[in-house]
Amino acid sequence: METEQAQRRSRPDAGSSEDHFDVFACACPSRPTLEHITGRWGVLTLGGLAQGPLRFNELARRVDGVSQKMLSQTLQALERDGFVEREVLATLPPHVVYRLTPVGVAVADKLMGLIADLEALMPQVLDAQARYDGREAD
Amino acid sequence: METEQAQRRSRPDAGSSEDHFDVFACACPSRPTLEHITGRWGVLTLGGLAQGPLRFNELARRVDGVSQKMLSQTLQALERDGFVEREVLATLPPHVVYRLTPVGVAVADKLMGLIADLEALMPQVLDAQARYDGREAD
DNA sequence: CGGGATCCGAGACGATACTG
DNA sequence: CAGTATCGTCTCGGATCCCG
Repeated sequence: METEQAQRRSRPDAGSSEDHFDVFACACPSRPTLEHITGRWGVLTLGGLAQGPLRFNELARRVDGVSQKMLSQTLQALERDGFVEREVLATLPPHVVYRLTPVGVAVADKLMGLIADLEALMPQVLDAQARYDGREAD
Repeated sequence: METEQAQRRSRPDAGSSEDHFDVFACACPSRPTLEHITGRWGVLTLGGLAQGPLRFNELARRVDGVSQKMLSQTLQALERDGFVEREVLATLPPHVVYRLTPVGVAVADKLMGLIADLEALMPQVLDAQARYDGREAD
């Protein structure tokens, strides 16, 4: 019952076909997927692979601070969603290469744009934080 | 010690000035801010405000599934980072209006682009998930 | 109406150890 | 090298109550 009120969200023409996904509806399948790519490690994992395929430990080194557990867990979710491809090379020792799929490239591209934007805005953010924290000492 | 190895990340011309923020470095101040805006409720909160200022409960209704606690917590973090502005109207009962700052608009814009992209790609994502889950039944 | 405070369970997360 | 398993911690996040 609560899904239909989420579907309408001021979209009068909707209702004929159900292929309108809406992340604002909590029952929409796009919700978990959004959380995979915007999650704590999802963003950085996709961002790390944006510049080219990497092996597991290379990726772990690039995404500073991630544990093997979280990295492998994040990669599995992203692979399941079709953003990342796993290629196992039967060498000794075995190498595993992770690369973005075309769909993953599209998403990672947007994410890198967001990251670039954020990094450029960080001075203003730090300034805002200082003002916010300082207001209590008035 | 571990910050400098994160700073270099294949950027040979960097090093003259330190105003290059890098979310891939776990000690960079941009990390927590990135998590605020890409967090579970951060994305949807910014997205909800992208179409215009909203009151607390209006926003809570739009971001389906969020609790008051998490919404207010998320809004505080976003306000501290300077993405959201709070305006208290001294009416009875009191109304509180949340609106995006110019900086917040820039970020929310990128996020909405990502969301639109994701929603458009969802059919492919669902297909990939089905393939991934079905492979175990081979 | 717009929150803050508190309690509490569930899950995220990290460190370590182990396997192929 | 590339993970998985186990464990302990700790935060997230929801429910509830309460206040202005």
